[in-house]
Amino acid sequence: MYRPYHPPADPVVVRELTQEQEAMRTRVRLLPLPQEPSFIAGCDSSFPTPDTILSVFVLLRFPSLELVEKVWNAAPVTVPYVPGFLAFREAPNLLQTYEKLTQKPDIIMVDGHGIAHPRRMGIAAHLGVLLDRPTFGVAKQKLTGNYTEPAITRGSLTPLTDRSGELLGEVLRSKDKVNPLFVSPGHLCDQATATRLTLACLRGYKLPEPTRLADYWAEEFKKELRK
DNA sequence: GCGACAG
DNA sequence: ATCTTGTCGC
Repeated sequence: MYRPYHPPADPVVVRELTQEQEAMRTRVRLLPLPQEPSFIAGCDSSFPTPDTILSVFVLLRFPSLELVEKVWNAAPVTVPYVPGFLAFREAPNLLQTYEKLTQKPDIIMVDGHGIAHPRRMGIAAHLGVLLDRPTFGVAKQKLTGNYTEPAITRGSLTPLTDRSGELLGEVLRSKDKVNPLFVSPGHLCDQATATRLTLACLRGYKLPEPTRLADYWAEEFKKELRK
């Protein structure tokens, strides 16, 4: 497994963004959803060129998971990727994309972490606060925290915790013998809800349908854009 | 000082 | 994230 090299980030900028995250952090609320969702959304971003970001939102009926709407938006990239600050790079375009949905979801599944973040402000929490809507994160890789590998069978779970033992999220084996996913609440959502909905969105693939379809359409729209 | 590091 | 062929294993 190769480790990515992260170019040194401007310390002044990092300090400013950190303060902004700390301020947003006070607005995060972890609560169970008031009622079962009728619609759930998935979102994802890709980069057709190094300086162009293309985001996608898909809307699915719940619990049937039937795709009812898909929208996209492309914009210039203005911020580099810095671990821990992903939201500042992708959230602006995700917001513009979200506004194109003619029908809004009851909750949004985001590709990335929720509170499983050094300052509890992963992109799912960040987006939730900006939209003031329920969100949770499903990530393919760990950003922070400790965990033990969940059993190899589908549905197995282990806790993701920080040094003090605080629960940051859950590590979920979404399919037999594949690397587990990292599920954590974002905003107006709690761990139980995030995990329950992720499980309810599995259809035989590693990725739950909202993010899997968002991934798929991001790829399709990208091909369309390159023409 | 040495690792770790979402997408 | 992105570039990129074949190949190992269920």
